[in-house]
Amino acid sequence: MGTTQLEKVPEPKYWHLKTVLMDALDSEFEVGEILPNERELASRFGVARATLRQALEQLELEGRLQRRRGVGTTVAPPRVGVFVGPTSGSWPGAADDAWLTVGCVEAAAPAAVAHMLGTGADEPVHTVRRIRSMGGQSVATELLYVPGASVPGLPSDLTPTDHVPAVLRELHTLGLDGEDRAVELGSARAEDAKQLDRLPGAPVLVVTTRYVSGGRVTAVAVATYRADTCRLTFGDSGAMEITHQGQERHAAAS
Amino acid sequence: MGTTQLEKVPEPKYWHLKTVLMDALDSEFEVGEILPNERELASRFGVARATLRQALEQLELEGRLQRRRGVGTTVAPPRVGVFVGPTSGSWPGAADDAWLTVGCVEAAAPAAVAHMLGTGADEPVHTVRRIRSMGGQSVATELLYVPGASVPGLPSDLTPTDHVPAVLRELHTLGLDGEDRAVELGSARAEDAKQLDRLPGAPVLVVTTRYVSGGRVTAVAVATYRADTCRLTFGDSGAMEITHQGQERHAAAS
DNA sequence: GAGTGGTCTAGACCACCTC
DNA sequence: AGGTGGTCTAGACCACTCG
Repeated sequence: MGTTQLEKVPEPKYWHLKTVLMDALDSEFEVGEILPNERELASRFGVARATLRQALEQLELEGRLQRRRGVGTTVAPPRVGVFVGPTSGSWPGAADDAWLTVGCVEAAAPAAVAHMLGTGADEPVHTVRRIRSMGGQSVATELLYVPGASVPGLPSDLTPTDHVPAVLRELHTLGLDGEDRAVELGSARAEDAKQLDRLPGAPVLVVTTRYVSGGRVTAVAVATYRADTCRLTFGDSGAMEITHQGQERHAAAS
Repeated sequence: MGTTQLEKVPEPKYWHLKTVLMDALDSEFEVGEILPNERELASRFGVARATLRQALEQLELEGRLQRRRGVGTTVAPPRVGVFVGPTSGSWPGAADDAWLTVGCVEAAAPAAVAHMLGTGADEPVHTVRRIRSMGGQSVATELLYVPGASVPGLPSDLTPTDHVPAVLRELHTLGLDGEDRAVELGSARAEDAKQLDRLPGAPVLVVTTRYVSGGRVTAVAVATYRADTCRLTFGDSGAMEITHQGQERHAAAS
């Protein structure tokens, strides 16, 4: 008797809290507006701050909120669509490239990358760090790995300034047979996090691109996109004429 | 004097804990092995259980651990690569399709989907739920939305058993101009979570596919992949001959 | 029933930003 | 200096799985 509902599974507080906040965001808040602080919200909903934070964390994960230490929690704009590929037959560093080179070192690649390139685990490769921005803020960082064997024509005496353009120029002299990509979830390493203006451990979408030339993988790019603000788009023949803009809210995030 | 390190930024405990655990996973544990329980681990490392859990959460997000209530925490196998596209010129439900239909309803699509389809917000559309499995476990669920206007030849009197095949058969009679996709991070809704054997709110990769035919978007699929166990792969011309297997550990996930 | 991970609490202190 | 979110603690109870 008396049981008003026959819910087999009692909904966790933070889950219910999340839906309540989502509705409030849709109806009562504008993009960019700042929310009351966490202590205030927690007491207003009658829960502990940790519980409230669990709800906020999920909303941030879904791109609905943006939280910044020392500042506050604001309503996030819709995720921006960033075009990832395929860009048939164009090497990184082409004229229409969306990336900006910010540095370059010659170092051993991570084991997984070395394996894809077929190089030795400790063999130094050209490593170019690049950044991709949209609308004034950085959305991704990338490490592009090019083994020396892929650019045999490269002069040996290069100033750091000349280094990157030279490597890319050598790449462009090669035919590009194709590229393939993999997308997975990761958490931002300290260095990436700093360049993306996020805390270490923030959720990111990791895009690994293999560039194939002459039947071999000649370069590998590992790009790290902010998962909270980005929606990765993959275009295809025929479909591109229809723009993908104006999509205000996505179906399956929550 | 006594400061052994000159770290400007004191590393959070859970962050350090995570790296320690990662090293331990690499060197001292086998895939599938179960770890000591959380209370045990917390006291062993001299931290509160909540702090330990913060580290475990990140490792699970990165696909290194698998936690199951009532069972324990186990070392996860490497993520499986699931091919997503492009599958040029093939509608969902083709013979080589990786999906299994599990249900079908006729209901109003979410606002974002209705917008992409160009249908009214409350207009019912055919909604097919499908599941994708790999290696015996479900890795994704999908909702395929097909507005009635896209399949005008569909008979009106259909038993539920005949419904799905009929809808897909009608689709296949149309030419497919192309498809494009978007990938973003989301959290599993209750229904999806259940079919993926995860808890609600688990991180998922949401793949939205638009099928274009005759200059119009004739169908939209929203697929929800387990982010912890999946790596989405996008193939391309020329590159496919090189297999992408045997990649034991990925570079940028932490 | 025993043991596991999941949720929740009520505090405390810290790092960061802005005024 | 004061306010924000980020980290951390030491508990408690619940939901689930399994023998």
